[in-house]
Amino acid sequence: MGRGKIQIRRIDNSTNRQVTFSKRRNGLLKKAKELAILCDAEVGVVIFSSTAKLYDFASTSMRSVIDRYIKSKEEHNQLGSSSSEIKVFINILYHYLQQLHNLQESHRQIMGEELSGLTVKELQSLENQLEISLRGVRVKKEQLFMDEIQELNRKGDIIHQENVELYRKVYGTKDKNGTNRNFVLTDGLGIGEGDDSDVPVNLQLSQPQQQHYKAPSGTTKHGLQLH
Amino acid sequence: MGRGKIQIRRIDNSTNRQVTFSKRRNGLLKKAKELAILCDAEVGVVIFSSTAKLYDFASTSMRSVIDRYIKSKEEHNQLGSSSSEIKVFINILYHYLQQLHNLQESHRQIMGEELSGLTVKELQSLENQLEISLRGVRVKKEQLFMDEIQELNRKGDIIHQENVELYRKVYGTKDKNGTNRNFVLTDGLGIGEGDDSDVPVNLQLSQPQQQHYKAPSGTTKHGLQLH
DNA sequence: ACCTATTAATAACT
DNA sequence: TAGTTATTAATAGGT
Repeated sequence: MGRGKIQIRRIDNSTNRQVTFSKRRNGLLKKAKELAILCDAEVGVVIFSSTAKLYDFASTSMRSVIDRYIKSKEEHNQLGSSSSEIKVFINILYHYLQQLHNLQESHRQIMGEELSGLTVKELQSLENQLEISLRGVRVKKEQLFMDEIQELNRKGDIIHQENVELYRKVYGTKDKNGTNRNFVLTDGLGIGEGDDSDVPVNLQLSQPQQQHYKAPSGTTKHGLQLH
Repeated sequence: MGRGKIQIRRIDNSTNRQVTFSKRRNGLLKKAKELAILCDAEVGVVIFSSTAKLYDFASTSMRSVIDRYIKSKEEHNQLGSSSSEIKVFINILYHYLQQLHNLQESHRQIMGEELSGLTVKELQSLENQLEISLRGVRVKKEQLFMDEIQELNRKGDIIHQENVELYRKVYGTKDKNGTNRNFVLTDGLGIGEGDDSDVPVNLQLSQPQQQHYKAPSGTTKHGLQLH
């Protein structure tokens, strides 16, 4: 993927090797980061240049990756049997506590509870995010409304048809167009049948589950605190 | 570099995410190998899938890479060793994991990423919450703007006063009201001095920190899964 | 560092 | 899970 194809073997020219190292190193780190984000994976990369310089990336922390790697290799995942693995657990716990802490912080910010430490730029960014979210929610909600309306409409049509049949059975086959009867016969539900104007719709929608959007339950402390 | 461009953020569709993971994982490992060969570097890559499966590559051996990494970082962590209370830690960890899980779920919902499972009522509730949040953010932002403007205004007044003094020193004490001078003398900043009309204000505000609102970093699994 | 012709990677589809 | 292909992304060689 360059001006020419190259063989995968040590680049002899030192300058060339250095330049390629720099480029490909960045490429590798970038791709590692992308993989972690795209696929929700935990990724760690360690690179030592030929001059022993260290470059690394870890989607979480290198500590976490290495601990997990070692653990994964040790194969004996018998919880309760291992002896002095407490440190590892403390590290993992600490790691999650930090994530929890971060999440709670941003959650508070989003909920508009903790805005005092933010700059104008950050507030602007938050506002934009909220607007995007709001739009998304509204679109989704309208879609659900439309689905529900269509469904009701469909059912209305069916009932309407049934009524027509019943009417026919009661009053005979004549007077199909019902010009002078006082029989109550709804005409579908009047929605989605040519008249698509924005008439306010007031429907009692079915709610399979009545559970509202639920804010996460508050965090209880277990005697461990961050910072 | 596919049939379409994608944003680098968690792939929602699970199947898609799995496929992409497989492809990109291979790509990453291949590139790691090439870098090591081409540039004579020591490279180690560790990848844990979201299902906690391990994939890795090391140009030499992972042991070597990790040892060298640790040596290079000169890690010194003392976490006073405790007894074999691992189960207690696991319980605590599990507890926090649940909270983290809940928070992440609601966070995704708020960010408009995971709306598919919600009812109309839930969406309505979310929309209301977002509107409240948005209002809060806007109020806070405007307040910051006003503070900044007042501050600039105050500084402007001071400078204005200084200019008056300087003018006096240059041209003498007469003509205090400056009726017929062509000396450029700004009149404060023209804000908050009686004329409070909604004139568009275009100010370069100071930004102590340029960090935008940052979503919490993605969570990786530690081999422990919630339901 | 920057540029761009080419190759390599890969997203969507089968 | 494994191909195919249209596109995008990475990068080799050059300035």
